Amino acid sequence: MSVEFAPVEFEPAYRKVAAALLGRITDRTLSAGDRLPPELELARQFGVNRSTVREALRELESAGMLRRHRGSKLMMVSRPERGIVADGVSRALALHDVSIRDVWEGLTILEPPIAEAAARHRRAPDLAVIEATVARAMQRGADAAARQAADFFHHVGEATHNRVLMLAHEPLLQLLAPSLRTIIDEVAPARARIASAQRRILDAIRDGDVAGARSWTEKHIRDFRRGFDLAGIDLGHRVGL
Amino acid sequence: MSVEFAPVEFEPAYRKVAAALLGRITDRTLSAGDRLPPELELARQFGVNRSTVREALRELESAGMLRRHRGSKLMMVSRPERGIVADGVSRALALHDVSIRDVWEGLTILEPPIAEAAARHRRAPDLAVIEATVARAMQRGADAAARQAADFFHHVGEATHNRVLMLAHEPLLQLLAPSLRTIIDEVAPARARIASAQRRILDAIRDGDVAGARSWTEKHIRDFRRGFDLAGIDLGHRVGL
DNA sequence: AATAGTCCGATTGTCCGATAATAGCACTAT
DNA sequence: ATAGTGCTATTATCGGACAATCGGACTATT
Repeated sequence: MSVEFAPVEFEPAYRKVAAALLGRITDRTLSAGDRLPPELELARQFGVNRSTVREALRELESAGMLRRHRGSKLMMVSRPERGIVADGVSRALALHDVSIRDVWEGLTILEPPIAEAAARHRRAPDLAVIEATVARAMQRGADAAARQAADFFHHVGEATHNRVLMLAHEPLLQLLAPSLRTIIDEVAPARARIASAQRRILDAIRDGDVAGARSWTEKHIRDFRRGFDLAGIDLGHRVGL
Repeated sequence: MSVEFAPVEFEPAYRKVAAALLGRITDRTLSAGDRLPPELELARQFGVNRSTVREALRELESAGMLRRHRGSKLMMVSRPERGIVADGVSRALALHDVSIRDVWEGLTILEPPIAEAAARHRRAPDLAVIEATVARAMQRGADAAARQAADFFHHVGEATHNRVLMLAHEPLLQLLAPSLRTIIDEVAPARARIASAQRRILDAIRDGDVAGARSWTEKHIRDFRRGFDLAGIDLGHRVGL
């Protein structure tokens, strides 16, 4: 007697339009660089109002799948930039009250193998970029120094030529930055230790010293842990943005 | 003589509104569960038209920061669900033509330490869930079996109680699933090998055997590599959704 | 010939007003 | 108490409007 009905699912038109557009992008009917038709034309094709189309466009735009050139009118299909995606992930993690320990643990896991992969796959231009970054170590402002430390990992990631790895550690770097800033501010020898660690890691990557890149990076990250303690940072505290 | 001017930056109102709302969410003035005022009220407060507010809302909604529960009218502030964030990351990676090798390399790096962390931090309920998943191994359909294999890693991730790790490997599991399906379809012994690997990893996690969890997982992932070869999957091929 | 000025159509950003559907709630009748 | 009823607030969607401006075409100036 008790028949069970599934709740009738209703999707607003703006979501359906967004899904349709997204489908065309993922199946490559629309590919990065293609220009989208004007809103009125889309409205005509989908048989909805222009406002509805616009709501759908905002959805895709905020996901980084659509963008417009600086001061251009028509929208272009685009692959989501790594930065945008990473921002979203960082925000999500921050809102979920991820702790500094969690982030640090993530880096402990990710960075050594990333450095190892970098030592294996780096090419000349990668080394130049990392080199330039390392040269910027010991910068004056604590802010700039923290950014530099994150940039170093960022560029080591690039040297792996593996987008999965690049994207995976990006949010962690963003979330670590504030604590890193505190460490650099509070712990006097931090700057020098970071600089010399970067130097060693860079050397290992340049020499294709896979094991060295890994183990120096391990030490480098472990050193952050000491930094947290010395700077009086509670590992259980949640990260911020 | 050649003065350089920065391009004058103009932000449309819908983006400013979205940014304002996002700011209130990230600074916790608005926190998850709070109900947003009605659109007209927001329009009044921001001094813009309701249509403009709606465009801003779509932006936040698609990022998972706003949602409405099933059949409710007012929007609720929400923390972005892991699934939504992971979907976005997967899409981005797929659109960037990430290769199967890249994803596999990511799993090689992530999963063993995750299993190790799980062995260290798992609690009773985690074990029960993994247990139930392992019991579902050797399922009939190749689709179901591939899903099960991904679920296993998913639940091992949960057992780490580290949201960073959980979120980090989720997109990789999503992207691996299709190839996994092919392997299970094409390689006869794959099912049994997966099942026994899961069994061993589960045992190690239950026993708190940190090293064992790690090394069995290493073997498990390495086995996938063999599976790709046997199934004739080109590692250089890009992953799909 | 190259550059600057002018004009025009297409397109977006934003607004206004309107309508149908419905979720939430108070109210009523049993 | 429970079921039915009706009202109000709110959303989804629409149609139309207007100013700003981008991309070109076309013209005038140097």
